[in-house]
Amino acid sequence: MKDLETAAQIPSAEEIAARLTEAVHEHRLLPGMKLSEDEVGDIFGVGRTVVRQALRSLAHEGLLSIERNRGAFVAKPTVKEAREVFEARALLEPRTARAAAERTTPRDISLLEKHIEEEHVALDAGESGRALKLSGQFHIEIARIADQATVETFIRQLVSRSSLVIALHWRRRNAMCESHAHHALLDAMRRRDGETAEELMKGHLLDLLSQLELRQQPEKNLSLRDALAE
Amino acid sequence: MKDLETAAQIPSAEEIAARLTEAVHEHRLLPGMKLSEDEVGDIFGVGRTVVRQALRSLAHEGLLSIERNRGAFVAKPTVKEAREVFEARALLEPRTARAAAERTTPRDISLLEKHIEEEHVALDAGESGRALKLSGQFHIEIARIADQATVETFIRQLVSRSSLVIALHWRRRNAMCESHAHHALLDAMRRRDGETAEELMKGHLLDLLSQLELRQQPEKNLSLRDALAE
DNA sequence: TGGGCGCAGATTGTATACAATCCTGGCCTG
DNA sequence: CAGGCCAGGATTGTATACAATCTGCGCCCA
Repeated sequence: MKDLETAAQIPSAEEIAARLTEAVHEHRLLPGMKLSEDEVGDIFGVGRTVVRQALRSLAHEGLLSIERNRGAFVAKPTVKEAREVFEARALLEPRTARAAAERTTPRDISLLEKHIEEEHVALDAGESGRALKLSGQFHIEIARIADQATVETFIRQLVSRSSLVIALHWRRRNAMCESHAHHALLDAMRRRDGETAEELMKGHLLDLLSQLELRQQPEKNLSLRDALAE
Repeated sequence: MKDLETAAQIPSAEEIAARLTEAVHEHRLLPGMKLSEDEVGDIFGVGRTVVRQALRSLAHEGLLSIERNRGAFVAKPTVKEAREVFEARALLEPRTARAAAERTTPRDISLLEKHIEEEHVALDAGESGRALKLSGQFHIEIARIADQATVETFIRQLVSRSSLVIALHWRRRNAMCESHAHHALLDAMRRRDGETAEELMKGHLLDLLSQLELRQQPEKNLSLRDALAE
């Protein structure tokens, strides 16, 4: 239970936000968990001022909800919000995948290949959290390849919130289906086949949506400090 | 040059952010203008802490750019960013307009009618800033009618940034074309004709994009206090 | 005269102190 | 024994003080 930054340089608000985001992606931070300012500040070795910047930034992206005089909590998307997130992704990502396929470079392809490879390794090692994070980053990477910075920030937000949705409303435990979808997408991109890439992405998102359970869920709480001790 | 909030209650960070956003929409705050923390704090009668929250929030939406140790400035979207903003809108808004048309209520319609009416009044009165703001709110209203909160926040951001783009890269002075487009859109919504609404919105956004000048522009500076003294 | 150095003023970055609010648990009362 | 009330502790909200950094101006020197 030692602090993470005792030897490292004091991290900036952006770095803290990134670390927290990563923890959400890996399901180490679960919906409903409280992020006390003092606690986060102690963990990262900074004052409350910097922590508050990071927390407010994440709240603005919908990852946290800040309740006045109560503190910051990892957001718990409702069923309606869950639908909306995937509907928004359905609007943004297929076209973006097409654009990415049409302007991809060999360097991008090999990067995506390595990405998928890491995802497989993580899955085989049973690190489902890490696999989930990599799976999300795959989508973000596609937006980057499409060279659409504005859309990329939106997709980044949506992928993060999707992690929360998955944590709350997921049906099965295996994410194998994802791998196939990502492989097929990568193939289309190799052939610079934008049309197919768009269709594959559309289907992939529908697949994800179809695997969501649409009822309210129970909840459980964990230790924040453990979740961040990567 | 008296302060705006001497008698009113002290506004929250959200209210300040909303006021600043409105000023951007009305082109009272122009790209490049500096927003000093002390100055904004004096104007609204709050400390720097609250102002910083508002400024950071707006920076996160792309309306301001915060340069470390230099301060917050109204963002000056580059030509690439300008394109990206309208490309993102082209992905989100047509489908959203379709959804809005298919689920609109008489109450929504009359609200939009009043909106367009106000826009006309503002235009006739020569208040082009106010007309521009109303024109943007029309798009936001459609997202609200579509009952897509997530997409609505994105569109809200994009509309705000569009105001900056228009301030920098606009070709003509008259916004008459907009009125026609909005009227046609409203007609389609009256008939609950989602198909047509989607097409009209697509065309409308292309129209807007086609009226942008795609070179770098000069600049000029004004007084922040005057811009906020509505 | 032009360019570089350096100091003074101003502005932002951060921490901390204090105020406001909320939560918890114990006590009192019906 | 249940329910409500009150006090103490803990946590967040805000302002302010101080440190760090930048900007701009003046001065010096080549």
